[in-house]
Amino acid sequence: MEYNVYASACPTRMIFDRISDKWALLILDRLCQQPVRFNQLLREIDGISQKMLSQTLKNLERDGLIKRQAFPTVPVTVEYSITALGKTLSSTVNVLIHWAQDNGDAVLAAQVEYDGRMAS
Amino acid sequence: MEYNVYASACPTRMIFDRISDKWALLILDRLCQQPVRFNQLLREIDGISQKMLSQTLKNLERDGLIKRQAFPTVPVTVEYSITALGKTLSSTVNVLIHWAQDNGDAVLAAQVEYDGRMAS
DNA sequence: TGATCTAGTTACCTAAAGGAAACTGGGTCG
DNA sequence: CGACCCAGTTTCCTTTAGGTAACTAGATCA
Repeated sequence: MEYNVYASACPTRMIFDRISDKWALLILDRLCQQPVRFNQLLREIDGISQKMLSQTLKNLERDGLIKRQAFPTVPVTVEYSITALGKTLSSTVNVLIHWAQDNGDAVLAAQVEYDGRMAS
Repeated sequence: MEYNVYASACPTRMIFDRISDKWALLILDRLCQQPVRFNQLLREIDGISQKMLSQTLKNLERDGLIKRQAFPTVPVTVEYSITALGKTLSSTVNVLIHWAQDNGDAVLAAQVEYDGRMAS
C-alpha cells in the first residue's frame, strides 16, 4: 500500500488530523518533560477547558501516544506520561514549537507588511 | 518578552494555531518541492475546496511563508512558491508528515487495542 | 456567440468544535 | 454535617469551520 498524504482516503490523513490539533501538541510537549497530573495540566496549559483536556487526553491515549496511570492515593491521583511512540512524535513537535518561538517576530512583521500593502 | 507557548496570550500561540492547520501544512509541504499554480494545487490536494485553498493561501502569504506571483499570460497564471522563512518551517513539517507515514500502522494498532480494552 | 480556460469571490447553510458551568463520586478534614 | 480535594462527565449553547455551488472577469477558440 502506497502512503500518500495528499490523498484524502490515505490513513495518514487521519493521523494528520490528529497531529494538527493545538491542544494535543501542547499536551504532548508538556508530557515529554515529565509525567503530569490532570489538574496540573489544566493549570499549566492556559486556556484549555476541563472538557477539552479530558477529551484530548483520551484521544492521545487511544493513539498509544500517552499512558494513563491511576494511583490509589487519597484523593486519587492520575498521572499521564508519554509512551515510546509518543516520544518519537514529540521530538518533532518540539522542533515545531521552537520554530514558533524563534520565528514569531518574523511572521508578525510579515503580517504588518502584508496588511499595509493591502490597505493602500 | 518571554515567549511561552503555554500562555494563551503569547504570540506564539497564534502562530501555533496557524501551524495546526491541516491544509496549510499540506500546501507548505507541496510548495517546498516546487512552485505550483492555483488549479494545480486544487487538483493535487485531494479533498480541499476552492474556498479553503484560496483562504489558506492568503493566510500563508500574509504570514510571509509563501509568495504569490501573477504572470500576464493568457489566461493569467498565478504561481505560488515558498519563501526562505517558509522553507525553515516546511522542513520541520516534512518530518511531521514522514512521521505520520512511518507510524500510521503503530497508531492504528494502538487504537484497535484500546477499543478492545474499553469494550470488555 | 457561446463554451472554456485561468483564478478567484461570495452567499448560503449545516455539522461540528469547543467554552461555561453544573454535577458525580469517593475520601478527608474541621 | 458541611466544605473541599481530585478527576473527570454531562448538558447546554454559541461560534466557527468549512462544504457546495453559483457568480465575476478577461481572453481565446471553434
